[in-house]
Amino acid sequence: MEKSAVRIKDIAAKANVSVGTVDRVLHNRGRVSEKVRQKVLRMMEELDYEPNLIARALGSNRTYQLAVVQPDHLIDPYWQAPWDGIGKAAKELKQYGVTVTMYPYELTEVASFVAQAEAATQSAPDGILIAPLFYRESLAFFARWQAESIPYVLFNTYIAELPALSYVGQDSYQSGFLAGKLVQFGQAEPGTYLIAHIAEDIANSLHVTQKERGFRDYFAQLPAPAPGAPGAPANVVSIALPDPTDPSFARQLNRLLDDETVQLRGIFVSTSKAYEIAPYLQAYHREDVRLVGYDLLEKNIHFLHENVIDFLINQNPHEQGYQGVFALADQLVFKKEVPPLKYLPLDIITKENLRYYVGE
Amino acid sequence: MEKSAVRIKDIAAKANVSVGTVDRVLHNRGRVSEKVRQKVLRMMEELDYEPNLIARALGSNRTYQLAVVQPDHLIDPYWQAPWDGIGKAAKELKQYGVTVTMYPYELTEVASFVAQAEAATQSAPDGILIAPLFYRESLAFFARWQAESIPYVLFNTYIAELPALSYVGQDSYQSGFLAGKLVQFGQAEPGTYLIAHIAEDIANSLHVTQKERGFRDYFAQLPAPAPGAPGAPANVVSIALPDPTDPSFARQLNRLLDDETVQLRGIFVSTSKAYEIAPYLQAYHREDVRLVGYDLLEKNIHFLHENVIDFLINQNPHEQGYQGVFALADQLVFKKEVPPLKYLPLDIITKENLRYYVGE
DNA sequence: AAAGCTTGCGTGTGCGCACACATTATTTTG
DNA sequence: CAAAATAATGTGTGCGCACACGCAAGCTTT
Repeated sequence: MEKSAVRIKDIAAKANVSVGTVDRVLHNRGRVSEKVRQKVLRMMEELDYEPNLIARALGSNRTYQLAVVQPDHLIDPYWQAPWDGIGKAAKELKQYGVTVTMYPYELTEVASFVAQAEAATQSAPDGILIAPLFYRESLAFFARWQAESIPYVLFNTYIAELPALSYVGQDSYQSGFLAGKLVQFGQAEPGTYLIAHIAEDIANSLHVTQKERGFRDYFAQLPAPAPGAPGAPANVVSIALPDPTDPSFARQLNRLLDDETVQLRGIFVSTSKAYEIAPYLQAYHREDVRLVGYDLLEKNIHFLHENVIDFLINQNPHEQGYQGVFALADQLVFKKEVPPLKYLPLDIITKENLRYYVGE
Repeated sequence: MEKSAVRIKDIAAKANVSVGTVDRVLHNRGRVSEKVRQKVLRMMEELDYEPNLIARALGSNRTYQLAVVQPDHLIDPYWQAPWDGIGKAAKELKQYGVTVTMYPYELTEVASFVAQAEAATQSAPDGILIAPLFYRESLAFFARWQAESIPYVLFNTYIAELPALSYVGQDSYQSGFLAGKLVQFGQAEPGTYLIAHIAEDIANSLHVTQKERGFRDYFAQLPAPAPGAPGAPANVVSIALPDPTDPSFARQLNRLLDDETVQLRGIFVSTSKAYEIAPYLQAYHREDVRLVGYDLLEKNIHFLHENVIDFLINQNPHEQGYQGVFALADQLVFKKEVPPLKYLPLDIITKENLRYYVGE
């Protein structure tokens, strides 16, 4: 393949300067005459120099503090997976002098979010990874970090207003689109398809509305039924349900399932809480209603095995955490280019392929 | 989190010996009295020493030669992806002194396989990654490598006879099982489901028969139709087709599609060549026949977009190559434990989530 | 014009480890 | 019992790089 890698020393020799000078142009530390600078750069080109990252990490005692702001994994089980992914990345990057500090906030408390984001900012980290569940409150922090030129990476929720270093997560729109396919595929008869939002502040949560748009667009683009064939086009309705402990949650669901005028074909739950809907379908013996949701939570998996949930879309939370941290490390430690958008795959999970996705 | 990492030097100090002695017990180079040895080991325990791999890679000039034996990527497009994955791994590991040499063989030529495996062996590598498509011929090589204690990793095709360091790839049985689900899901009416093997030497290719077993078992475990409900249980038939250039390929397919006594519901192609079947379905306008196959080849993707192929199962060839190389590196370079079985997920691909899987 | 700056370079040390080599203790041998 | 052999341990160098420092020459100051 290649000859033994070229070193700073080789460039120095070729350019008739010392290694110190090469180092200076390499890191733009100034104190080099333009003439020499150009010469060194030319030599680096010619020899196709690539710094030895191993040696670099060893030689520099530079350390990087990363702050992670995400919901507490002890409160909501979904957040265990990104937490683990972040931990894994932290372990691998420890040798490169990277330290990761967590700032967990309470999923539903704006104040907690603000407090932890503030704490993270105060710690003056070299980079920030954040799951910005609260749209409005996030923007102010983005602005501050931008002003202080602290690179920050978004995950789980995409906010495009201020340009972050990178976003790691799913394409919410396409994710809803896919959900449409999964809920409708193979069902020839016309009928109603439901998209259910559970305990979501829709107005302050962009990606949920994107999922709904995708879902609706899937049905909109379906070919019209053949002329003469039975059936009107599919009917899509959306419903915003409260927290499942709220009595109106059960009331609304029961009313829906009791209503014999709607031909319910499928339900798409826009969050990881499909397991809250599943018991109702089971109670009503509605095996004919397709149920699609998100994420491989234990309770979801249970209903997947019971054939109540038909498909789960895996949001790859583990990867989101892992790659989120690595995006920062790539930027800071390895000086690599970081793509501004890293869409994780929309894994389709059924009972049959589940086992290869859990516990990665 | 943790204090600054402990170094050899720290252990040496704590045990009242020199770093050289610690180094000797660390690498089992002998020349250390048992008493001191135990003491040093105890100190390492106490301080929870973990070697700094960065420094290790730098300090030792040790290099590792890896040999990869896989089908030529220029002949069959499927093999491009593992090739790329291997290349990516090679690039990342280069700094750790790992060099990867490819020994491509001709997919269908046993002699070529043997010749390249022989060449790889002759090069006396430190580790071998191999896609052992030819069952019988592989065994002899495994035995030799075992005798010479060269660690070898299998990918793509699992052979359990001799214990390799690791296998990276899919669970073929479950993969067939999943294919059954995909081909049947949502189809209430009874009928015939076909599993098609294209140009495969089934007798000498274990994983194809495993796929078929899984496929058949899926239908066997389906709940029997409700009493009084219409329909006999699904009928599964298998067919071994020759190379598509062979005139009998077209003849057999045409006969099958012309036969009006079979209610064909779906076809599962056990290899990546679903695109060879798709044109026939298209010509016969059999949109009702579900088609499921493997891998994101350009031609398959084409028919996925045309709605002729309904699902593709992604074998993750890129990951197979990447992780295969890393399994060897983990063993040799990083002295990590390597799991003997690394099942890659069975990704379900549709038109809607395709884009996030191509070009990873 | 002497004392400061600034610029443009070279030198030296250390990061944690591997490994060759030097040195000192302990046996073995003639 | 001294000499030789061997076992046990210590020392030193280099891997490629970052970074602090040193040093000379030209340039301002007052």
